[in-house]
Amino acid sequence: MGASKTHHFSQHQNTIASLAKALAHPARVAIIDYLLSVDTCICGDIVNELPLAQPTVSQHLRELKTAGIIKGNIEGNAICYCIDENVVAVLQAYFAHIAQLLNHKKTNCC
Amino acid sequence: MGASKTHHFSQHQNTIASLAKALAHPARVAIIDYLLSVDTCICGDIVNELPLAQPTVSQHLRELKTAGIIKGNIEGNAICYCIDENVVAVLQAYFAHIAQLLNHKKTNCC
DNA sequence: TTTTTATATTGCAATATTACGATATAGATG
DNA sequence: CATCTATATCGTAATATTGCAATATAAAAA
Repeated sequence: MGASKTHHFSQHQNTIASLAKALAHPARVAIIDYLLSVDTCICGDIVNELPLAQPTVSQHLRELKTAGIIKGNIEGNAICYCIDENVVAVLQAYFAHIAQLLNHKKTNCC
Repeated sequence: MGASKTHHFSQHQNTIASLAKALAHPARVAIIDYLLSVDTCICGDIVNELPLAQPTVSQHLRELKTAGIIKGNIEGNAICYCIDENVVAVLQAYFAHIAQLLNHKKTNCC
């Protein structure tokens, strides 16, 4: 086979996995970095900031948008993409939760 | 083509992408969940906790270990895997940093 | 030592991802 | 309207991931 058995896992597990998957490529992390660095949503020149062809960047943007990490609209012949703060909050809470549990852990054999 | 152009991106971007990739499958998120729930490193029965065959679970464990998210040793015919707290700290810091930048953002068009 | 038990590795089929050339789309500009 | 500019989509090749049966490995138990 080869298809992911996503339906065997909880909704939260699938949510985290889906968000992680969206960030599982350095180009998409670079897109997030760039969106943060310009401190604005209007980012019509993302293509020039990345070492990838325009269709590839467009594809990565779509994956980020499908995962819900960025939200955006088309404005004329430019785009307007921004990071969705709520999704960042979900991920931040997830890792904070893990860190907290690990802090309170008793056993530690490794 | 199809090969990832990882060398075109920064080390930090590749690190984040690599860690995200390790969590980009619900089975691996479920493994993390389980490791946290048992509050111990000794987890010889992970296979029974997942709806996947033993070789598949072993493969997911190896991917988590290769990415550095879990560390572990073999102890007899059992295994001893634990979450690496340092890696969790890296991810927690990353998303906290993003959240902070978004909080201080001036423009907000989306 | 043989068997049992538990995990790792190999090999392979099915599917998904990555990248980009070619082309389509759509608003802005002349 | 024709052209320019910027992004999206299509089609396709190369590569990576996913899952498991079969098999290997290795310590514990009989």
